[in-house]
This record gives sequence, C-alpha cells and structure tokens, in this order.
Amino acid sequence: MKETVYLIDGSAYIYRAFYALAPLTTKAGMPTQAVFGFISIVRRLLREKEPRYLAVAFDSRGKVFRHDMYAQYKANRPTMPEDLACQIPHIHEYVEAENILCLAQEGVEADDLLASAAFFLRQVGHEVVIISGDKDLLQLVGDGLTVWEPMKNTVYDAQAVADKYQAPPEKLLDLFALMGDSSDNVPGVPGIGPKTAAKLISDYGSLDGIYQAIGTMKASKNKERLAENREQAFLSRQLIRLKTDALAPRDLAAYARRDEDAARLAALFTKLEFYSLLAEMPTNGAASTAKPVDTAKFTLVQSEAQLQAMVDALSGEKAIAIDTETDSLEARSARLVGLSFATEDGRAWYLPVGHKDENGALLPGQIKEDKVRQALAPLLSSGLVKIGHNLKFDYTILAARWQLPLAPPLFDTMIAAHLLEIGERSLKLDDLAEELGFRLTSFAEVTKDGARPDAFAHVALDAACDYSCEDVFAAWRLYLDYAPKLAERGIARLMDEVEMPLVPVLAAMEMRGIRVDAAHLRILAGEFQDKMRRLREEIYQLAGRELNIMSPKQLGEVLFEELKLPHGKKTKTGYSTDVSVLEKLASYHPLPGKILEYRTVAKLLATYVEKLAQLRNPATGRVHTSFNQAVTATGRLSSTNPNLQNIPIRGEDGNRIRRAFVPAPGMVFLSADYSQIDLRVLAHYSRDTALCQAFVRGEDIHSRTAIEVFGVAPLMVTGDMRRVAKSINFGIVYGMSSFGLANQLNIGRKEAQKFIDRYFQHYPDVERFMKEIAAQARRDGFVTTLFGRRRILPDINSKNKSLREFAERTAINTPIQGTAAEIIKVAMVKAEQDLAARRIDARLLLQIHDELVFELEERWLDAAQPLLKQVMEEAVPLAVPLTVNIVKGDSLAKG
DNA sequence: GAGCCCGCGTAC
DNA sequence: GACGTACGCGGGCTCG
Repeated sequence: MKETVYLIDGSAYIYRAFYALAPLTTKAGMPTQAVFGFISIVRRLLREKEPRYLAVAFDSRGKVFRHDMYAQYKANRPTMPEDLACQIPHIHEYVEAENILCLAQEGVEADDLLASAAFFLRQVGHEVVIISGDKDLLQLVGDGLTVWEPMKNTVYDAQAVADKYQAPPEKLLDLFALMGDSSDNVPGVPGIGPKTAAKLISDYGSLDGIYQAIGTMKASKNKERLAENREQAFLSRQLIRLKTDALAPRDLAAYARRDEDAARLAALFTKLEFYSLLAEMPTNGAASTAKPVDTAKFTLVQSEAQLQAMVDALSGEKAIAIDTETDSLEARSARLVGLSFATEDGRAWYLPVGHKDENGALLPGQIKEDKVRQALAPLLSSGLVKIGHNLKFDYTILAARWQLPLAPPLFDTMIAAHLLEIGERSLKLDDLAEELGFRLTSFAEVTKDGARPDAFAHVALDAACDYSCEDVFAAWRLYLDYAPKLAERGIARLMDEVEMPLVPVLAAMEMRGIRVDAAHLRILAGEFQDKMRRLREEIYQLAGRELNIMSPKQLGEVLFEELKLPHGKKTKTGYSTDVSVLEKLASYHPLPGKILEYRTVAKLLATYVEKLAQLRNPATGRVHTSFNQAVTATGRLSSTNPNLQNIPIRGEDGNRIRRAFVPAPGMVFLSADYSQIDLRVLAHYSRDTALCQAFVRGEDIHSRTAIEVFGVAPLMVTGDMRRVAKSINFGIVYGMSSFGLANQLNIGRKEAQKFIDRYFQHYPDVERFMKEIAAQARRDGFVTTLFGRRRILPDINSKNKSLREFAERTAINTPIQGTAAEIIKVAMVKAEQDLAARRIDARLLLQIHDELVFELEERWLDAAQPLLKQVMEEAVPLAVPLTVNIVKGDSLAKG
C-alpha cells in the first residue's frame, strides 16, 4: 500500500520563526516566538493535510561532518542567540507531546536526515512530501517526492523546480555548486550567479561536463572564473550534497501519526501562554461552532442513467445551486473538471468530466462531453433560478467552452452578501458558510496541494464529489439566508433586475476583451524609455548626485535637505513630494519640474505600456479585464488585471496610450458617455430649482455656475471662471470644504468660502439636501441609493471630528455616486437586450463609470447610435433629463 | 525573500 | 485634518 509521508525541516522553521516573527514573550519575559512559529507550521500541516505518516528533523548541535571537509562551513553564522537557544527545549517538548517522530543525529544536519528518510521511504515505494523553505532540499525532488513550502504555499515538483532554476532537480547540485550559497558560506565560483550557472549547466550538462570542456571554451571572464575556482566548485558540490545514509527509521510504521498527549499539550500551551492554541483544543471547547456538512445525500454521477436521474430531479425544482470545478482560476482559459448541483432538500450531485490520472489521461467513469452537454442544455437554459457563488466565473466556463450559457434568473450569493454587507472576514464561500455555521473542506485540504492550480483535476472522484457538493450545498444555504434578507431590505429588485442581469453582460465583456496594438505599444515603450534616460541624466546633474527618483524618501533628502528648498506638507513618513508640492517648487528650481516629468513617464510606461503588452493575448491581440461587481462601497464596478477604468486621458502621452486601443479590423468603436451624470443625480435628489432648470434648459452647467458664483453676464464668463466653477461643482459632489476648494484652486480659504457661499445662495436646495442627508445618516447610521443599496457609516456619530466629517462627506457622495452607478448598470443590461432583439451586432467592451464603449462594424453605426442614446438616456427616469454624447472612433483616443 | 503598507498617480 | 470611489506601481519596511 502506497502512503504519503510528510517530513518537516524543523530547524529551518525554528530559525525562520525566530527572525521573522515579531518578538513574542510570556508575561514574565520568556521569549516564545520561535516555539509559536514552529507550532504554527506543524499544526497547519496536521490541519490541512491530515497526514497519516510524518516526522520532524532537527540539526545536531555543534560540529557536523561538513566542517571536516571545509572548516569555513557556515562560518558566517553567528552562534545561536540566547533568546532562541532557550526556546529549543520547548520545541522538543511540543514534538513529544504531539507524539511526532523526531529525527536527530550527532554530527548530521536536518537536511541529511530528511534526505535519508526520504531515500528509504522512496525505495519501498512511498510518496514523500518535505516541508521546507530551504532550496538545498530541492535537489531531492523527483518521482514521488515533492517539497512543500507552506509559508509561500508553493509545491515544488520537478516542473516547478525547473521553472524556478532553469534546470531539472537532478542538476541542482551542480548548479548550486557553481552559484555557491552565501548563507551557508559555501563558496561556489565567485562571479557566477543563477543565470550564468543555469546557462553553463544547460550547455555542458554538468559540473564535470563544464570542466571537461573548459579547454575548448573561448576566452571569457566566466572561463577565467571557472578555471581559477575549480577546486572550490567541486568542494562546494560535496558540501551541498545531502547524505542518504543517516540514521532514520526504514520502516513506515515508525512514521505513523499517533494520538497527541492532550494534557501535556494543554500544560505546555498554558506555560507558554499560547491561549489561542489552547482555545483550539477540543477539550477546551471548540474554537468554532461550525460543523461539517453531512455528505450522506451527495451522489457521484458516473453513468448516463444517473445523469438522467439527476437532471430529472433538478428539473422539478424552482431553484438549483450550481458550482463548477476547474483546473484554473483564470475563467477564460480554465478547463472544466466537474460540475455540481444541489437542491433545497440538501441533495447534491457531482458530475466529473475532466478528472485525470498522473499522466494526464482522462480517468474512466466520466461521461462523455457530448452526452453531458445534451443532458444539461435543457436544464441550464430553462427558467429555474440558478444559484451560485461568483456566478460570472461559472457562467464564463460554461458559456465559453461548453456552449452552455446559464439562462436567467440567476442568484449570485457573493453579490448578495456584498449587497447585504455580510462577510466579516471576506466574501469567500467558505467564510460566508462558516458565518452560517458550516465548516467546509478547504481547497488545500482536498487537493493536499494548494499551489498547483490544476490540482483539482487530480483529486480522486469521491473526494472531489464530497468537496464540490459541500460547496454547492453551501451556496444553497446562503441563498436561503440571503434572499429573504434582500427582500426585507427592499433591494430584491436591485438584485434581480440590476445586478443579476448584469452578470452575463460582464462575462461577455470580459470574454470579448479589447484589441491593443502591440507595435504601437513597442514604439511608445522605446520613446518613453529614451525620455526617462534623458530626464534621469538631467536630474542627476541638477541634484548634484545620483538618487532613486522613484523614492519619495531620497527625493525629500535631495530637495529639502541638500538643496534646502522650502518644504510644504509632510506625510507620516517624511516630506511630501507629490505633484502639488513639486509644482510650487518648480518656480524656485528646475529640478522639481524634471522630477514631475520623469514620474509621469515612468508611471505611464510601467502601469500602462508595459502592463498592456504583457497582458495582451498574442493569439488574439486582445486584453481581457475582470469587472468586479462586489468590491466597491458605492455600487460602482471595478476593473482589474488590467484596470481598464483608469487609462490615461489627459496630456498628449495619455492620449497616445489611448491610441493603442483599437477596434478589430473592419470595425469601429462607439463611445457613449453620460454628460454630468453626478450633478444630474444631485439635481434629482435635491430638486433644486436652479440646478434642475439648468439641466432642463440644456445649459453648460459649469458656465451656469460661473455666472452665478461670479455674478457676471453669460457672455462675460472667462475660461478661468469656468474652471473655478467646474472645481466647485466637482467639490460639491464630494462634500468638499472651503479648505479643500482653496487647496484645489490655490486660492485663499476666505475666497474659497466666498465661492461656496455664492454657490449655495444660488442653489439653496443643494445645501438643504446635503444637510438632510447628513442628518439622515446620523439618525439611521447609513445612507441609501436610488435603488436601495445601503452603505453603513460607522463613524457618522464619532467623537473624532475628522472621522465624523469623513463619514459626512461619504454620506453626501454615496447616494450620488451609487445612483449614477445603478443608472449605467441598468443601461448596460438594456443596451445588450435591445441590441440583441434588434439584431444589431454592437458589442459592449468597456464600462468606465459614466461611459460605455462598444465595438461594431461600420454598417451598424446608424442603427446603433440612436438606439444606444435612447436606451442610456431613458434607463432610469429622473427629475432632470439625462444626456448622452456618442462618438465614433478608431481608437480610444479623444479628440 | 515575499507580503504589505505607503506615497503617489491614473481614471471617473 | 481638510474631496468621494476605485487599482496598481515602485520603494522600503516588516514579517513569515
């Protein structure tokens, strides 16, 4: 019987915990952080992997056999600090109480014990997982042996080692011999680093190969280095090579996990004051009341008859929960591994479709894709409610690769939790389920291999069934809890008519992606790099020395200490060097201006040019963002990977980046943006006569504000007046104070206050609205949007003035921003519906808060343009008209 | 040595 | 301290 044995590199984790963790002591001052760190690692292993066989290895004290080979071995290591040494006995006491096999031998290091144990166990056919963060152990990786680094949650198999070092595990010994290891004082060949070493090993096969071929190498610095350090290289290899004949038990039984000595553990934890660990102990009351899920009603579907029975059972329901298991978290490239379904009564089914053996061949007992699709299509396209957690993911998997789009109605429990502001810890299914009292098996537990993304394809069918059914069962439970709560709060319509219909729209937008011109990006990259080089030289000249321009800290030293320029505001960590400060300094000295220029270019290059080139799919030329519906506090969407909602627009270079976004050949972009949607929502809420009238009359709102604030005739409004008025209008939406406006406009506070007074004089109901909404927030503790989304404001009655004022500004801004977000969401759903109904092939690609970008063939322009304008303007009727500007473009550039 | 916070800057 | 909502970069400190 093949078993998996877990071998822990004890000494390594003791050191790491000691140096890494914040100092921890008992009340009496006894240091304990190394013990705590070590115990954490062991308990994580016990919890996540539930090992049946394990051992922990420790270094011997004092000299080891390597010192006889090389007196300088580890000579750079200081002796163990007293604060650590005094913790060692407690660690051994813990291992004994936990009843884990302890490997130790005089004159031998932990690595050698691990290697030896692994060697014996592998000989008789068992699997070995070594828990360590030490790279030297990676030389052992191979068939049946992996290294798990729990801190990084990384599993090293042969492939992962090859990826990291550009060399297979069996070559690592030679590779490290060349590189040396400064932490162990292993010399290697000085001047040869990881890159060169990997190249040499791949060119010549091995250390011996390199030195056999050294005569024929052409003259180079590396050749000299190799020739001069031949002995050192071979000595290094000897030092790094691990023993395989150290004293470790050869029979599996010795490694078996035995019951812990609970009383002794409790005594130890008490002595060390580890109360959190004490609380986790079963005898001391469970840490969580959450209970595991009953798996009795879970069915593994392996025959067509079972599949049909499942479909029949599900078809009779009003709502079903769905979950997909895949080999990747990247929905667009993920392959389906299995599907699970659940019904209200707690029954659940797991339908494996893509489980594989070690060689990557499909496991038997899985129904063919065609049959699965045939059986599921009627179910998934029917009108029953499909419940799921983060349904956009499942939707994408099923629609993109299986042509099985989920028909509405949908119910996404993640979005529901977000709307309900549930999810103390996170919106993850496990965490939400735990809040309802269900403890789910974690992904790491079921895969025993959290780092490999395709791990689920290699999970045994019965384990996968339990895991997946638990998840889908949990989604059902969340639905049962959340759906009535949404109704109680009056946001069932927001959920059902706005957020849920948006899910397939966002999935489609993500799948479509947007084309970016790689050649254009390359040109920009080249130019920006040149510009940075030039600026960098000038900056060093002006500063009188070299510095890291991207470091605000170093910048502060140069500007304010060396050049003694007047410093403005300070940040928590030093002088502020932000744009407003540097702009003011620019009149004293040429340096600040250059720094600003450098920063702008560096930002554009790293954040946009390089990032887009990197994320562009070379096969299609398109980048695919993720739109997240459950992130923001106001109900806006957010965009990540890349963020396509903050592509530069100001400045010539910004526009040049926008030019990299192009439609597919033969197509054009259509960009439709709401004009002043925030201020129109404000007009709607406040019903302010002057503000509403301005919009009804179709006036330029900034000019109108300028007329009123400056008290001039319409024809007398200058560009500067309009700019000031525009700032006031924006400021109002954000709940700005006179101080903020003064800062923004670089004017005095009194003057700013005068503007604000004039503003409220003309728009008195805006002021009334702001006061009312703040009062309402104080009374209720929350504010709401037009569709009823709620935002709780915990600090609204705080005694801390700045917290309270912040909450007040949020109270003003959230209904405005949130309502605008709802309007455009409604418009997105309607736009997709109406375009489809009218058979107009215009594809929504992006949403940028008040703007929608479509891609379409030119011939559709005439039909699409008026339709979209109408849909967007009429999406939600307000007390003032909504106006949409639509422009055609052959890139995202404006103007 | 990775993860995280900070300062900064981009969008609406 | 002082203008709302996001995301993400590089630097640099902290922590695992």
